[in-house]
Amino acid sequence: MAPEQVGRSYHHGDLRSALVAAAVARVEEVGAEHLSLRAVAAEVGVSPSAAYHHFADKDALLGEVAATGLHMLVESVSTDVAAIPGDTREAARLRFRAAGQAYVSFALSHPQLFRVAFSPYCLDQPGVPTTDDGSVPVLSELLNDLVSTGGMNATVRDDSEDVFVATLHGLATLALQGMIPADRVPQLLTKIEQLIGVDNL
Amino acid sequence: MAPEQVGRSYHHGDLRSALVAAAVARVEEVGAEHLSLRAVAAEVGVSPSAAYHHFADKDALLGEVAATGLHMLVESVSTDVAAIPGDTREAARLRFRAAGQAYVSFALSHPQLFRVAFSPYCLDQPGVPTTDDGSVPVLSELLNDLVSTGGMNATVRDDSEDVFVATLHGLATLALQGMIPADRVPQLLTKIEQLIGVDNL
DNA sequence: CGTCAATCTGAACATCATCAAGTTTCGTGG
DNA sequence: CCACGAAACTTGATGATGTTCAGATTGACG
Repeated sequence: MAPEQVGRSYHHGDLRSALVAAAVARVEEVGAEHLSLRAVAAEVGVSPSAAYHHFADKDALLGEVAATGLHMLVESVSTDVAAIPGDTREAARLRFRAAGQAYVSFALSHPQLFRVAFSPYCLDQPGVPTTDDGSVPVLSELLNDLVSTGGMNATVRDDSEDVFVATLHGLATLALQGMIPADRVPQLLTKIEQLIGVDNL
Repeated sequence: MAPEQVGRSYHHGDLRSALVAAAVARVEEVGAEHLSLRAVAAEVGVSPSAAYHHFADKDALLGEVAATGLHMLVESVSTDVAAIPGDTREAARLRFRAAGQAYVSFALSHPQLFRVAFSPYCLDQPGVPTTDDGSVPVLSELLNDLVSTGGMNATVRDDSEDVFVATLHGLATLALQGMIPADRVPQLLTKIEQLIGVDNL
């Protein structure tokens, strides 16, 4: 028998992770606002009170879900960017574009997870990037990438980083909200690249 | 007739609006995720079930709160922009800047309301701008303004509109999330203006 | 092998959203 | 002016939810 199908006698081995995983799945289905602590516990096959040995309350569990969502977003962008090798300016430009597409794609394909990742639940969450260590680290490296290959002037990098992230994030959010047509997103991504200064600064 | 000073006997003049108003106030205090339908009803001085004669369920009430929040945002931006008269290019540039500041200011001073305005509660809500009639109407007029005064090239207006809105919205959201320092916002707003092309296109 | 702390259960409690049935009020037509 | 029907609101109840806590179960470690 596989080790995952243990006798589930009394102790669950790693209940905390199991609860988070189940909660993530549940949030993707019904949204954070309709998550039931009891339903999550039932899905894992455990009593509702068991969760309180690993999380202070339901909000703490949702905080963990939020942090997980953020990490999945970063991972997703990171993977797509890393799939484009090369240190030429053209490669850097392609990475730039891939990052934008990956960011928006993740938002549109995991709407509920994306939302909770930027909800109050993610505030005061340990391990979540805040002001200090710079919003989304992957994008920061991306711009360094562009600078080193000559695709961007280093002096404008500092401001451009935040502006780029903000634009991407706003684009994703508004598309999710139906306030920007999803089919215009690629066109707008191109526009952003031009404005930020890829290839012409 | 003064409908506000009613005897409050049995019928409550305009319960629907009163419930929305109380819900808005409550949401600003505790956030949408911790809103209690019963607490709202109690604040208005009415039984919990009374709400169900005006809203299908709690989510419908929150939808109304979300729509109200959006309208307050638009109103706030609109007011600040209208406070700057004149049809010179400089006036248009100042309006542009005022709009950006008002947008971010509203988000930071009414965080919970701003959040719920861009939450799933606002989807399928009658009277809220979607893809068809263009996200936030005020900003659309702003760009027309810039074009007519020569502050922006008309040919780039269409794309720039969505990009500008997206950047503003992303900036506000990330600042709210603590992922962009609030004190860098003015600097970034200036940067956005430069990128979008005010004064140099 | 026995003890202990960590883990999980079971049964409770308060609160919540929601609804069916009854009560009060308002407007309207006779 | 009044009865009557519809709309607005209340009462009381139901089931689900978050949360707590005393106790049962377990694995680890001396």
